[in-house]
Amino acid sequence: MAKAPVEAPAPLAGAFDVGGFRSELLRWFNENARDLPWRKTLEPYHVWLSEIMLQQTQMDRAVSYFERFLLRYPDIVSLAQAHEDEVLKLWEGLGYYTRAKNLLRAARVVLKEHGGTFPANFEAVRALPGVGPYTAGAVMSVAYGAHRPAVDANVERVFSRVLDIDRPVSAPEVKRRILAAAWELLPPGESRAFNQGLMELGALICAPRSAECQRCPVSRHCLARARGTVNLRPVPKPKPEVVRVDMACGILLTEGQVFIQKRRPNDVWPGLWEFPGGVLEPGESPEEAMVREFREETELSVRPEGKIAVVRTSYTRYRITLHGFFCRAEPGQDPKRDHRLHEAVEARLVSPTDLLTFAFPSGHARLTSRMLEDVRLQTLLSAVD
DNA sequence: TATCCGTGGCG
DNA sequence: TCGCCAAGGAT
Repeated sequence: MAKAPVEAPAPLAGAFDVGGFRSELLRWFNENARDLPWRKTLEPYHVWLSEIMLQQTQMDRAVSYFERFLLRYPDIVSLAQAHEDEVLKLWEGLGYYTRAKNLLRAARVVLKEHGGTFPANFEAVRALPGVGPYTAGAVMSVAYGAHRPAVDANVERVFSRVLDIDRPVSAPEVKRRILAAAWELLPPGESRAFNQGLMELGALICAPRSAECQRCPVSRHCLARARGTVNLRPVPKPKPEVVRVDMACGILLTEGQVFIQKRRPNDVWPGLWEFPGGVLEPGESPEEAMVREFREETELSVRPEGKIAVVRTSYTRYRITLHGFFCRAEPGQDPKRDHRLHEAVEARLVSPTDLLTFAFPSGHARLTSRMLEDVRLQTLLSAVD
């Protein structure tokens, strides 16, 4: 006997007022949509760029990057012709740099395979590097009005409350249920406003810590609101333990120039530039670690010439204290010719002011500005090795 | 499927 | 100072 087909659980209860939810959300969004730069047009390139920049990034931070980016690359063809270093420089400080690399790759795909016109069907958009299910749905619905849901963390939070889901939204089954609810609620012909409305609601009203239910246009549909569990939703996912790390790096000065190296493509901070350095070993001083790391990464022997600054930075679960030093090559070496790279794909000697044209991870960028302000810099630069 | 990728703001 | 993030995708 054949197995009985597994019935997909109806995401919404039978009594759920789908029509009311749709019209109340659409009305609210129509009256409360923020005036954002990427909402000025429905140009697919603008919508796509904004969605990539907004991945894991707060809206306020993305706005200035978006405007600068469009000034430099007004259309996809100009972006496709760009150099990766320049794209990364425009992305500097925004984080998740693979996004920028994939953006450039995708622009080149659009140029070669779609004649420079952004594709207008879901599968082609989804196939672009850096475009996942959320971004494909968002671009298709916002740029073209396609009947596709766009479920991001905002929408997951909204539904975790509307449906009063008592498990972390990271669970695949919960994600499936929320996606199904998003499909069921999606109003034919109005996906553009509806998807943006859900996200806007999550950003402005149904916020992570401070849900303002008294201002919420759909609170009468919200199960968590009825049960008094709003502040318990979404159920948080257990977080990995924070790891504290001390690092040290050396800014090597030679003949008025500074040594930098470019990080490998598949590592942390892919394609960004940095000063050689690394993690302190147990019992090691920052100076000792800097000298050791410099030798391991470049085969150059250096000696410290004074501390520049200590900057704090972090990524994912790491909290980093970065010690920055001036340093100088030991006699008998020419940094330009004698380096052998082990942790980088390229090295350069550049003048201190030219450092500002290279993209650095945040910690190294702040160290750079501290160095440029340092009164000892000119003396050290002009000194003979 | 769990983990990895950044960052600056906020209470 | 510190914990907790905030509009995902790739592997």
